[in-house]
Amino acid sequence: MGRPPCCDKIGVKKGPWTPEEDIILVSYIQEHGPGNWRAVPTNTGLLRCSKSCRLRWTNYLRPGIKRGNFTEQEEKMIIHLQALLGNRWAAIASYLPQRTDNDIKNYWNTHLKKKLKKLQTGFDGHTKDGFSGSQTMLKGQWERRLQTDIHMAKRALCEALSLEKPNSLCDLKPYDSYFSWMRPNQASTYASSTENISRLLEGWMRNSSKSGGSTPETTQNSINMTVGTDSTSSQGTTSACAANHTDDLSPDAFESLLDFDSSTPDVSQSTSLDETANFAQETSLLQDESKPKLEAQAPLSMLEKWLFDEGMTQGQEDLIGISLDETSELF
DNA sequence: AACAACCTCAACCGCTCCCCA
DNA sequence: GTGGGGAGCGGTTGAGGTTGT
Repeated sequence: MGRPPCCDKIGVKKGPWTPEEDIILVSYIQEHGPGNWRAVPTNTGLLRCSKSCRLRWTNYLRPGIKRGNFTEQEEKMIIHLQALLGNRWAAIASYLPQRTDNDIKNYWNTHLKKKLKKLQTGFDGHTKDGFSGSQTMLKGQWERRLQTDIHMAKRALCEALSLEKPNSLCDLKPYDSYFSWMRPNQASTYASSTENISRLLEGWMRNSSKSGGSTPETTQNSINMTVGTDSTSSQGTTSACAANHTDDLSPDAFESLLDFDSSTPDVSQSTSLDETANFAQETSLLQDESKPKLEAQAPLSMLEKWLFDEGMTQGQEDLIGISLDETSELF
């Protein structure tokens, strides 16, 4: 068909986004909401193609994004979902609301793939009866693990879908929070966005002080939030990056990690964060955008239906104990 | 200290999907 | 029913950072 590119190559800027561009984009989306990306470069004057604007927003500026190290639980979750869904990063990302598909994809490619490969080499030399290729685990073990994986996913889904029946057959504790985003009464991810924006602000402040006020050309984590807001200097009192707080989470703490109600411990800690919170809350975009796909996903997909049906028919089985232990072995 | 090798991740590219006229 | 255009997705790239020699 020979479809023309979404933007002509001439005059379109590429490469890292500058803080100034971020500000322009955020301000625009704050005002108009996400969507209609085609119009964004035209209306903002940004020399970026619409795609680039969308990506910058969804992968970096969008509210509710958690950055920094993945927790062990998140790793496990990704591994399970990857086993079930394949490289459908967007689908996987929908189960980890605070992570972007790009982030998950990168993490898979750079960390988890290696980790699993290393793990698998431990089983080398035992492949038999056609159980071949890169899957060098003992067949029985592999099958058992796969079964466990599927079962865990079923259970998690089952739990998520039977929220109105708290004492129903699905009461697998560690996964209570995994699907908490599906709950109709979940809090908005609004607050998480505050972290995100404040983090940008913090980066901006740090770089400003470091460089004596000169604007770094391509500081990814920097943004001057004075645009479009009643600006108040933060006096550099921002606490440590919110994302970093997740690094030392205990497994128990993870339960609250995905619980949006409690995911913003830092928000009230400083003036600047309050400011950014206000900045965020003054807009409606976050409610609109925070997780539109999640809303759309509420109806069961084929896979989820299948998992749900299976889970229901099987009821509580004996794999529960094994499941967690087995997955723990991976690490 | 200098250089090379390796790693990470933001951003780009190209394709498919989906909606609408 | 069909084609065009926008949005979304997954794979890939490359600049910048880190680690090893």
